[in-house]
Amino acid sequence: MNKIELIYENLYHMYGPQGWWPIISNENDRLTCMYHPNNFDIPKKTSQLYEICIGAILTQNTAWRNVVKALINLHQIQALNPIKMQTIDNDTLKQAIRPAGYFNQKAKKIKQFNDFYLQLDHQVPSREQLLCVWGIGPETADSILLYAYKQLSFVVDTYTRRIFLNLGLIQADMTYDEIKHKFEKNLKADIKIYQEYHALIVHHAKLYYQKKDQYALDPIFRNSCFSLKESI
DNA sequence: AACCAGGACGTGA
DNA sequence: TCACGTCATGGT
Repeated sequence: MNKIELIYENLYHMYGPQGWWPIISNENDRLTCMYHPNNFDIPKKTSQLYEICIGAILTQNTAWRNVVKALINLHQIQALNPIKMQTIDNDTLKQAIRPAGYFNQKAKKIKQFNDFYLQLDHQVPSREQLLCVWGIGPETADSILLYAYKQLSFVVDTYTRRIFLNLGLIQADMTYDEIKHKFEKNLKADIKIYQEYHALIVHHAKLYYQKKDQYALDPIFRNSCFSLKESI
């Protein structure tokens, strides 16, 4: 087993399945965003697929709890629907997504993505197509591909950089695509592993990679700092 | 009360 | 290419 796989096994053993991407659901007469660690048949409906896409845009550089507020607002006005989204005016959209921050930019991004989405007509988009949409960068594109369309595309975020730089498995000057390729090269071609790995990275980073002085406390780092780094 | 969140874009060098 | 400023609300 290579180191990338080994770390995945460690994380999975520590935290268990994460059940990304969280989906809006009715929990005892109250709207919330739910993870689904025991159900890999999501998105089940195209409405959920669409919701994941919008959530991926809203969560750009934003805490997920604030995205949930925005998603629920959108749900309340029936706007989590590409046809309705097309007709909704910008001010209403901005007001709904306000809690997620950057509402001027994100409203534009959502509108642009919505045009693209309708034009797709239920086909699976390519990564190149997604990257052509204004407001969709590499991470958002990969999140949409992996979690909405279940395509084998590894997601790299700032947490991934922090953790694996600290573990000595990547270099600071590596590009997004280089890091992405390193993970894809070392992992089994398995959607579940790709989905869980990124989610586990985010969860782990929230515990040990918020501040620099925490990095050394990472149990994976503590266990491996004498073995992993030396054998690169 | 600064600081940062599951980034992306525009600009100037 | 690339480093840097900008976008904005809500937690600690």
